[in-house]
Amino acid sequence: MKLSEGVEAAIHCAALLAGLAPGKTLPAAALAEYHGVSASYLVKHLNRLAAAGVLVSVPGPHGGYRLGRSAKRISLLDIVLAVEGPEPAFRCAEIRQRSPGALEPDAYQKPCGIKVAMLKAEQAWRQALRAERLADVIAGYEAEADPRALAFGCAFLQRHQRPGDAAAMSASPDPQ
Amino acid sequence: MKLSEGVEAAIHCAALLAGLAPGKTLPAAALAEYHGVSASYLVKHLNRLAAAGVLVSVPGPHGGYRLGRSAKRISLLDIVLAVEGPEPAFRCAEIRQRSPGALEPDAYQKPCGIKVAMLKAEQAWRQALRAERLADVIAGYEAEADPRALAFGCAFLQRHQRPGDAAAMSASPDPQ
DNA sequence: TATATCTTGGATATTTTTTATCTTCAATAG
DNA sequence: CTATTGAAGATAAAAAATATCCAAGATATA
Repeated sequence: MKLSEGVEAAIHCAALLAGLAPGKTLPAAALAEYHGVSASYLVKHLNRLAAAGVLVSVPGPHGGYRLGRSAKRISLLDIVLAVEGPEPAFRCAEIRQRSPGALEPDAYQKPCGIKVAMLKAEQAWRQALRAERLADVIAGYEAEADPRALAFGCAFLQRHQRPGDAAAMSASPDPQ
Repeated sequence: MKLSEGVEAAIHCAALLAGLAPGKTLPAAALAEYHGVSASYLVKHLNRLAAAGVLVSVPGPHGGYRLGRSAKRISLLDIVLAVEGPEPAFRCAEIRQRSPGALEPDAYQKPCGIKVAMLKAEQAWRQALRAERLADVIAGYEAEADPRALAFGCAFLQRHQRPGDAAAMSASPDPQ
């Protein structure tokens, strides 16, 4: 029962990227530096997030990463699933069929009750993650964090942000 | 986001042990054979369950494992926590303090909002697991499973059960 | 004392996670 | 229009965690 460390970094990255001006991007190296994590590892998570549509990656000297849609429409579940993969945490290996008294496979049409119960509980977890939107997390952060930390974040963004792709601005006309 | 493989075996073991007559025990070797898993590895999970009080281990030639309390009072959460440990799946490494612009530690008294949101979702998962009682899972199993599989399970228990410890019978006067 | 069981610790193998290195791509300068 | 540069993307290697197995010790029964 362990979430990979990358999930924490991924969420923090998304939260930071939400502060970018529309269309601008931030390179992976800057994200890694800001969070004090290995850049080569972070890139893997960023790519998965991009593949899932949570982020958009822009190649080239002006490139980097930015959010794929508004922070209001990104849930923590989107991020967790992108990084960890869609498979449920509980994987039923059908050990009920490995018994010495196992029947023919047809006798196990109905799903294993243990699997059903475990997956049902997991749905509750996913539902709760789905309800947590990135925008809300950021709002809470801005309300509670030390003003100096906030200011540093803004300055950092100003310093490292890249123009991104000009065409992208018109394609993502939903700020915040 | 992955539950260790032992969780599935642990739940199946607990479900099988619930079918024992009060006071009787089943050796680890029988549990491993019934589920087609490695005995030496299963023992580690059984011992964790015993340490948590979910199971009781009885040494000696008449020994083996049995439930530590009635199946009604054992939740899937009890089993999952016993096997996986009590730590939450999301472990906040406080990477917000690893930023190049980090402040003194005192500035981070308030908990990280991301951590709070993730732990809140995890509480929903645990709550759902807590609501799933072993007795309910077994009832569902008995209602849906193939009668032949049920019969084999009973016969297997009859064949392999051990007398257990005589003193234990009076100590656990809550059947089912 | 002999046996059947749990208990404990370590050795080994497999998988997953993390880090490092190299290749490809697109924008700009000359 | 080619070369350079700063970035993403892909591949390979190192480290860590997990799963499995094996063997010697402890405990209780007969």
